[in-house]
Amino acid sequence: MAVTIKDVARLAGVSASSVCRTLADPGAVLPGTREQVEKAVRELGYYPNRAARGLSTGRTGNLGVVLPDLANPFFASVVKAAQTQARRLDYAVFLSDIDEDPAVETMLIRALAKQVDGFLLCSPRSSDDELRAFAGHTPIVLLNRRIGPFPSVTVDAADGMRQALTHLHALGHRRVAYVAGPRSSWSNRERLRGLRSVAGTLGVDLVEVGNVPPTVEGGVSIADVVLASTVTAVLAYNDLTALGLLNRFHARSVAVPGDISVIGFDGILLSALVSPALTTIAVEMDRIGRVGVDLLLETMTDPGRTPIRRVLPAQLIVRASTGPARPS
Amino acid sequence: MAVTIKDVARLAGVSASSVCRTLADPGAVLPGTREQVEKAVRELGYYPNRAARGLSTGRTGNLGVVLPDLANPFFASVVKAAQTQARRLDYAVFLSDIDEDPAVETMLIRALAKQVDGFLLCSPRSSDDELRAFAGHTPIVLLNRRIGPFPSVTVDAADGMRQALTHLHALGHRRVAYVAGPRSSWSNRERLRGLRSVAGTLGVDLVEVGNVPPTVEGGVSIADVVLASTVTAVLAYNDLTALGLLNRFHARSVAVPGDISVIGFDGILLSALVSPALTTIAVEMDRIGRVGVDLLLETMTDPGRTPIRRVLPAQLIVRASTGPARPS
DNA sequence: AGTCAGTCTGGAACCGTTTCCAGAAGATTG
DNA sequence: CAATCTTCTGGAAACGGTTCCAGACTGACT
Repeated sequence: MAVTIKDVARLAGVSASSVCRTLADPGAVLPGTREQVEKAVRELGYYPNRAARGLSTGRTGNLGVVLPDLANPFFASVVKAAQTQARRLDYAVFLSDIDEDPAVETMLIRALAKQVDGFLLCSPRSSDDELRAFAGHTPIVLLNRRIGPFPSVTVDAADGMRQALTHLHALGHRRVAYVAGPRSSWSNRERLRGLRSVAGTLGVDLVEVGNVPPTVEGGVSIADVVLASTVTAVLAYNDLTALGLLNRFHARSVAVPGDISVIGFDGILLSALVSPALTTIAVEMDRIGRVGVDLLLETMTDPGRTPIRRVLPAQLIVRASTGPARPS
Repeated sequence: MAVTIKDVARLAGVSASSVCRTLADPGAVLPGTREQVEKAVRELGYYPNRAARGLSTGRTGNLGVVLPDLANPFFASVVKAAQTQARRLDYAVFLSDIDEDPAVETMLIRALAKQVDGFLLCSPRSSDDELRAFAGHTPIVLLNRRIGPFPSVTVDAADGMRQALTHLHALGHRRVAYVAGPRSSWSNRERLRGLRSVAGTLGVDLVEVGNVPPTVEGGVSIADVVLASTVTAVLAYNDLTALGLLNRFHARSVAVPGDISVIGFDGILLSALVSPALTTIAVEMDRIGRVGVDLLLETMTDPGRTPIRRVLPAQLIVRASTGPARPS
């Protein structure tokens, strides 16, 4: 059925070894044989079986990308960029959406481990120990999480939060809510940590509500709690949650930013399209994916090196969802 | 480094064949050996190498999913559902985003063909002939495209368009624009076809503008052309394009639906969140992905059967972006 | 006790590719 | 012209599994 290297060898009148050599390094073979082989390859439409190649070389040419939720445009953008970069470097991508379930994450990583040369783990929900266990077998790069011995790509959330809270403070806000994302999310802890620190510095009261799922529904479900907390502004774990807040506020005729200001996180396309347009802390989503792949490939070629931990900047984008604090 | 079946065999004091048998069919082996093997598997944390297994069995346990643009929430939802269903049936998913480029599509399919048991092609941009050529090697299921001999999952776009145009007609609209998507898109042709037919029946003037990329930017870029065409309503190829229109209309202070009504297609989450909330022709995105995987697996197990072509319903969701026609 | 069927097992071949090794040419040198 | 060195080639082993085949053992039946 499928055409193999032997078919090519037979048609070209050479051995399989020579076909292999021609493909790997055309210079290592006489011009005559090379032509024969190339002709046969064209005629049969031969494409090497990468799985079989992986068996002998130990390199599969595959990367695994694991993420919590593809329906979140943030992850979609990251994985799109990762995929594109991987293809450019001649790698194929295994995709696993774990639906926010750490157990699924563990299972999938184990099942896929032998089929990939490395993993890109986006916002992994597993424990540090579990991650260390995986890393024993396969190189991994963490996105949106920074722990001990792993290469990682993260965002300077503390600085983003500083920009956001400074912005709110300048507008007169003194009591601000943070809608927390998943408890198992490192980003969530990091954002909260940065926020607490700068809130202390600026003398802003910080009210923490949540945790909620990092989705629109999560935002909708917590909106009334936010309103009940008598704040004049709210920072959401991410844009989706912020959009949920906006939606519920609108339904309850709470004016944004008249009654309450709202800030998101991520800078997904959508945030610019709603109205009021969402003020948000934007990150370079494609760069996260692209740099993640680059880092992973470096880690694969040189596993011994000290892990690189890239921290990308966050940038507050002021739009229409923030305004002066309502006098209390 | 990695633990193989031989390591397990050695530790359990049996042959590799017995380990294999234990894993494939525990009943085919004496309870004693089974215990030994299972103990060894646990102790070593053995996981079979699926690529190697694929070599001997001819089944890889992988599916390939190819799509034009992961940044489009429609495709993200479809592939998420497909991935989930695939995992449930113990398949892993290769993901390829081709960035709307037919050449990339062809290349990727060929490169991946040997590593997957079948392909799910979402809105493939290749020509019919190319698709037929692929199908010779590997089972494929088409999503959002219906041609000759292939199993497919599509949406009843004509009926969706009928609902939408009837809705507009009832509101008094007699001159309506359609913003066309990519020329290579089957869905686009299909939507246009349905629209023309029902426009004829209802006596509605149909103005076709475009083609534009199926993105927000596409919508933004064509908005002024739409306005210049003196229509009272516009149907967009998809929700993203419609959102682009809304955005540009807002920027030019064109009231929606006061001056012009807007209808999208797909029913992505985002369409409900913008304001005015978008009237749209919604399709069951996860069902497309799920049914696609089911169909693909059926095709794989029984390649000879007559291809099933599932057509899923489309449902007009009336929201705030449509209203009575402005008297001309 | 001897035959037979039925279970269970290990060895070997195979999947498609790469890579090592040895050998056969051809080119180069003394 | 023989000896050496290169260059190129085919055969064989290996990668990690699966599966066929034949043999060893068990137990039942005559």
